[in-house]
Amino acid sequence: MYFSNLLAPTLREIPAEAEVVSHQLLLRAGFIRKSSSGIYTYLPLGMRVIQKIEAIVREEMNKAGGQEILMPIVQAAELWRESGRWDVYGKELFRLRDRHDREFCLGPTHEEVVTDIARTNVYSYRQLPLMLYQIQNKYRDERRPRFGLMRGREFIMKDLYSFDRDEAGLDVSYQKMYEAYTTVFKRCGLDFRPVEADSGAIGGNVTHEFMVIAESGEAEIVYCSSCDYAANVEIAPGLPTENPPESPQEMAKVATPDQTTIAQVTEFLKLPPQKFIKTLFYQADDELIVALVRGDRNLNEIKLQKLHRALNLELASAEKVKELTGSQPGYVGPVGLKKVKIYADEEIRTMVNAVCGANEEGYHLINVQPEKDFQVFAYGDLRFIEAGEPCPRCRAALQSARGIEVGQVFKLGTKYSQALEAKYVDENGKENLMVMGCYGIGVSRTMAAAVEQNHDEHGIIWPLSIAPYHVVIVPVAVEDEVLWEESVKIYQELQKRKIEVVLDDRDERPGVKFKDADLIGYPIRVTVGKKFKEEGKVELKLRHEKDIRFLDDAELCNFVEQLVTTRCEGDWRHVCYRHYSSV
RNA sequence: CGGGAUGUGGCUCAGUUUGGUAGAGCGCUGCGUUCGGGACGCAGAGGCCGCAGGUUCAAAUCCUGUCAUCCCGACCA
Repeated sequence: MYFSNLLAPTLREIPAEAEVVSHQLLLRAGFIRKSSSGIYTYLPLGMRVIQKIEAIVREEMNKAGGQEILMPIVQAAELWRESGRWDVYGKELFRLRDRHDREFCLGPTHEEVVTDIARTNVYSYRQLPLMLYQIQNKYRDERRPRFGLMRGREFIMKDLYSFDRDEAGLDVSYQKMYEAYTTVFKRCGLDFRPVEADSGAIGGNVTHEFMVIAESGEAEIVYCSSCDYAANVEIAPGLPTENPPESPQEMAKVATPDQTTIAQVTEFLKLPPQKFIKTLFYQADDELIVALVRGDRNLNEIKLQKLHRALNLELASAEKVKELTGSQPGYVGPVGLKKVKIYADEEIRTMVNAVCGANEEGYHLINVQPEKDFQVFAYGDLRFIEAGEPCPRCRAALQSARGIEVGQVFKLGTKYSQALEAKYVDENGKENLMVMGCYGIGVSRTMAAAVEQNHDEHGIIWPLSIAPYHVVIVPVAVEDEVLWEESVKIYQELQKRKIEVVLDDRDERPGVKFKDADLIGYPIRVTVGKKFKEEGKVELKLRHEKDIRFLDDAELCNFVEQLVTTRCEGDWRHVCYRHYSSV
């Protein structure tokens, strides 16, 4: 490809709308353009990266036994009503009506459609196990799209669904997918980690998320420094720490005027935050509930939701709190509360002489004893775990990091096969429900994650395996016939060897072309300049390295071919620059 | 959905307080000089100032409404 024919509109300045690096660079380097909020066009360079990622995904899915299909984006409401999700999915679901006023939605995921395919076309155990997948646009009307491709309303996703005859079969399929995902992300050159995670609204119990480690990630994960435990903080279990024993004192009310936060009261009463009971009120479906965690901890709503078995959970309004306690947030506590279920974190159980709000504005209670001064409905693990805490598996200290979720594997079980009656007949002639799993990879998000992880102040640094082109050739002066002819010669030779190459044929000053090359992030740059005239050598520079090397054209082509083949097809473990910085 | 902010040429922004016939830099077109890290000169093209009402002799500027975009929060496979 000659650069002059390529639609790659690079920008010198950072578009005002872009916040995170991947969004800024993908816009500046001419890979994407916004169409409307959270919805993007992939320009030629962006499209090529998408295709590279898709190709890797396809290969690994096929290798694992997946069969590719293509399901509709527009899906009938009827099918969604059958699974029960039409009413529970909420506003995230893009809904529309056709001219006959029939209801449809744009698929945010395809469990319904694929289960419908399975139930109408699979009848016998002889047809199982079955793995079907597609790479398709998905639609979610996010309340707040942001970070460019990382959280869009329209995005590209690979979703695979497995159908097995029983749980044991599902375990096998799940394991295959887990391994395939590991390979996919390794091949994409990403530094990632599979973590144990929450299964959320999609259902099921066992699930892992594949997290690309990046500061800008929306998720927080903890991982063990000595064993291979890693989990999303949403579900990482907190081991209760023992509160130091002391002799219980008599409960008393103290005045704490204008002290409404734990930090303020801590300072005011000269007591550490571990002595406090943090009291939170939640609207759980139709019920108001109370949750208690120690003053130095943060409540994990997902854990509370599970403990109470709530479908919906949100912080109660100040009015509701006042109605129940007669006071307002800042001065509330569990003592004297009637007719509400009080849930408490395990750490509350052993607290002695605790401090909490008095349910009276301007006052707190000290020397409060759980179980004596108030009754807890149920104890459980309700807090967020923090870095430095013991690993739930081996007790070594946990570390924390931020991650971008690029993939997730679920064991669904029979949730959808039951709702939609997807059954098969076994060898005894008996009907059974198919046992399902679902497995997603955010293809467009993976592209953004790769940029988040591989860039510098000049631009993107694509891993070879997913780069839009492998090589850019920069003739220092295109009107210099000697340099031009040499450039074309290398261009043709590389193409002959199946190397994807751009020839920057623009009549621009070299600086402009170097800047664009760095911004776009071609892994390999070949410069044809004065050294060729003097010594017959051309210059090779790898985007992720500082130094340059001079080679004659034959050596250069061999070198490039070698590099591209080994990194894209062979030992792709070395595509991750973070771990393997030298050639 | 709450809070905040912003909409002016392709991009980044000034002009709005104090109403008076629309600006800069970059990019784009042509010519010339340059040519190893975003050159320079000259000459050009390109904008009903988000949209709709209103006030006024006069509105990018003031008022009302509306739409869009971004940020924070809540929410989220």
